[in-house]
Amino acid sequence: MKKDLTKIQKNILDFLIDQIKGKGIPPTLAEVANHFGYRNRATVQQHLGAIERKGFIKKNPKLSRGIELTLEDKFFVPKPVLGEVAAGNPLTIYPDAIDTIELPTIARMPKDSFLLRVKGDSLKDAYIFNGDIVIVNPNLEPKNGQIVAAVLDDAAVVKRFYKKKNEIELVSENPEYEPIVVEKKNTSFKLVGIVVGVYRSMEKKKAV
Amino acid sequence: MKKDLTKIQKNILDFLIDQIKGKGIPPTLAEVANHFGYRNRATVQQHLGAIERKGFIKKNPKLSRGIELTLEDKFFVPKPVLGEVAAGNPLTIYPDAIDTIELPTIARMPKDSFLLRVKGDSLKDAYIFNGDIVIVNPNLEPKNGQIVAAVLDDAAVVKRFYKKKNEIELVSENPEYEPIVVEKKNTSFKLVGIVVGVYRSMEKKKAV
DNA sequence: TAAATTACCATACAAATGTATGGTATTTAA
DNA sequence: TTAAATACCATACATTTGTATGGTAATTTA
Repeated sequence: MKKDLTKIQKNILDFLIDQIKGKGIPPTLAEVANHFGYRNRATVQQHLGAIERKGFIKKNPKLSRGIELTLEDKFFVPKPVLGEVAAGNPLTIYPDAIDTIELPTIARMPKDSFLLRVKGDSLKDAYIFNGDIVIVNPNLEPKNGQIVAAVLDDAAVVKRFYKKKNEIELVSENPEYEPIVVEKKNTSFKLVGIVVGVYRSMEKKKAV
Repeated sequence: MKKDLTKIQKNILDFLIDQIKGKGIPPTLAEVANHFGYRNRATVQQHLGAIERKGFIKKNPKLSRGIELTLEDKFFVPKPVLGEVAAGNPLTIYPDAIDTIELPTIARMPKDSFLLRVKGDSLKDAYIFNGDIVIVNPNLEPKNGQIVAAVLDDAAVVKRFYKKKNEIELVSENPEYEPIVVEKKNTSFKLVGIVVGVYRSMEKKKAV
């Protein structure tokens, strides 16, 4: 159903997503035109028409800023995360996050938190499951026993955090997974933030 | 810093929040005026001015729909929890809000929906646990297999819903609990709504 | 090769939008 | 009691906005 977008159309859609997710409100035609250097709103108008015909957005006629994204999960930015950025602090995330969590998409949340969708079952004894969304706050100091998100050797993980003398231990709640031990000076390890909440929407079929 | 809002100002702010969080884009002055029955945008204009002066919103001058919430860098909004609901054995529902929790703004609260705190572990195979907050939407028709909140003999339960010929079956996900079977004409049974989301805060000590 | 799509441009226009200004009546605070 | 804030109204205006229409050139598809 959804035909492919041309490169330019894709760029415009990306800008729409960026504005809607980042700034909170969809842009006007003039704003889009301005951003891409078009002298003219009609050009944008026609691009949006094409993007709508291909099923990626929906326009509310006559309504200013009446652009809606028809993407499945509105909380997430459909961008492949290959070194993209999350809220505030730049955070490089990599695609092949193994057993633990996948970061197909990151939502830019207001200010100082962002979301990760959990993939895998390494936290099932902490009641966090495949498909759940964890809310991560990067501005908190982790305490022992808290669940944190971290990047280790180019893979992102969500684990329980324990600080020892010279090392940090990242423990899964699932006994099938071994604890990960990291030396404090290990530079390939970077703490991303603390998981402050878990949210799961039941509206679509549950991923198990 | 932030002075109190008047009742009307509060109503308008609530409407702004509702639109921004719910519909995704802030309303125009005309839309607000229309919603409250004002014949005139200037009235709204002045209310917004007052709300801005009191620090609850920020207006982007000259920009259509240029209303930003300043409180919602907060990312969490306080919501009342209306009662406790048993996942195992039925529990009494309380008339007034028993608590207030900080709900993340990603957790979409459809209009008229409310929160209940789950007690018991009868839904643990559905990944809902003691202490979790469920978001209940009373305006949806339940489909078989969905998780619903219901009142039965003055007690509230959260169970999986199955409609049979003459009866309704409410099933726990925990095999330790027997399914509850209700005849359709049973008047002591009342469906309250459908569970559309689950939220769990990690910030306090975890309830287990 | 012909036809469609894409990617821009320009002009035009009614409706919507934010803002400014001035007015009245009621309620609240000094 | 006087002043300020609140809560509406009305009219006016420059811009902004979405949309319509027509045109040109390049590229893609049939």
